[in-house]
Amino acid sequence: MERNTRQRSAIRDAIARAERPLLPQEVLDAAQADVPGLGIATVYRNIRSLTDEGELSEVNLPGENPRFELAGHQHHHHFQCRQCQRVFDVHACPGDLSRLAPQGFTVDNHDLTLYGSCKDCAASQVKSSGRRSAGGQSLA
Amino acid sequence: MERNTRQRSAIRDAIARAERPLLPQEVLDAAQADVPGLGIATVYRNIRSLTDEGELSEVNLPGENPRFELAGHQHHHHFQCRQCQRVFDVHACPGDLSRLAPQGFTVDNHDLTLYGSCKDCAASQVKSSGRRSAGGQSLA
DNA sequence: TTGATATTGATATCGCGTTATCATACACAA
DNA sequence: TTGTGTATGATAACGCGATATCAATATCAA
Repeated sequence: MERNTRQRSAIRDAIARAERPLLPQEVLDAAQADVPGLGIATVYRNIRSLTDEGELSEVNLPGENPRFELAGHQHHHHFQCRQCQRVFDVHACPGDLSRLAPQGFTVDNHDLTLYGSCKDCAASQVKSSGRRSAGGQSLA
Repeated sequence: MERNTRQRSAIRDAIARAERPLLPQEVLDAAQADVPGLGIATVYRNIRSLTDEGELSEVNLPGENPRFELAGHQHHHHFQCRQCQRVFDVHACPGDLSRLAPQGFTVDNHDLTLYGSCKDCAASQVKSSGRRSAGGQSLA
C-alpha cells in the first residue's frame, strides 16, 4: 500500500474520529459517510496495512472479535457497555498487579476490561428504570 | 443428556483434575487418558450440556477461544503464561475499580488477565537466560 | 494528459471452531 | 438378561470472520 486513496483516508479518519476501538464492520459503517461505495474488503485490507505500519493497534476483549484504534496511546484499558456493546478507552490503570499472581509466577503485563453502562446508556436508563446506583455495585 | 457414560465422567474428571480452564482440545487430550477412543464431538457435546446444567463455566480471555472450568468458583481472575499459553486461576482481585471509569459511566464488573511466566516456565527459564526479574516489570 | 500500475469492489474462497448427521455401541430399567 | 432408546465416534457440514481473486477504476509520476 502506497497510494493515498479516498478510501484509505476515509478509513483512517473514521477510526480517528471515533476515539474508541471499532470493529471492521463499524469502520465500514463510519467510513461510508465519506465514501458511500466503500467495500468491506477494502476496510480489511487497509486496517491490516495500517496496523502493520504501526498506525493502528488491535484491541482484543474477552469473547469479542478484534477492534482497532489509533496507535500511540500509552498503556490503557477498556470499558464495554452492556447495553450498546460499544468499547471505550479507559486511561486510568490500577497499577502494579504482580502481587495478585500465585507464588512462583512472574507478571509482566495485564489486561483489564470494565463492564457497565456508558454515559449515553446510563443517561437514558435513569428515566425508565429509576435509580441504579443504589443496588448492584458488589463486584465492581 | 442423562446417562452416566464413561466418556462424560472422563470429561468432567479431566476438567476437575486440571484445576485450570481448558480448551476443548485440551479436555480431549486429558480425557483420552481415561477413554482412549474418545472423540472431539463427544467433548463438545458434554462441555455444552455440563455448561447448560451449571457444572462448568466458560472462561474467555482476550483473543482466545473459550475455555471451560468447574463452576462454583467465586469472582476471580486469570493468568496466561506467554510461554506455554496455559491459563491459571488467580483468586486475588484488585477490588473496586469503578473509580477508573470515565465520568458518567457506571461499572458493575470487570475482567482481569495477568500475563507472564507460570511457575513451570519461569523455573526452566532461569537456567537458560539467567535473571529475568532485573529487567522488565514496567507495566506489571 | 497520459500511461503504468497500485487499489478498489464484488464475491468466491478459505480457516477453523463448532455442530449436525447417522449407523453403531452402550446404559439402564424392567 | 433383554430391549429400548440415548450417547458415542467419524466425519460432513455449518457459520462467520477474514482473505484471495480479478476485472474495472483511480492514483500519480512523467
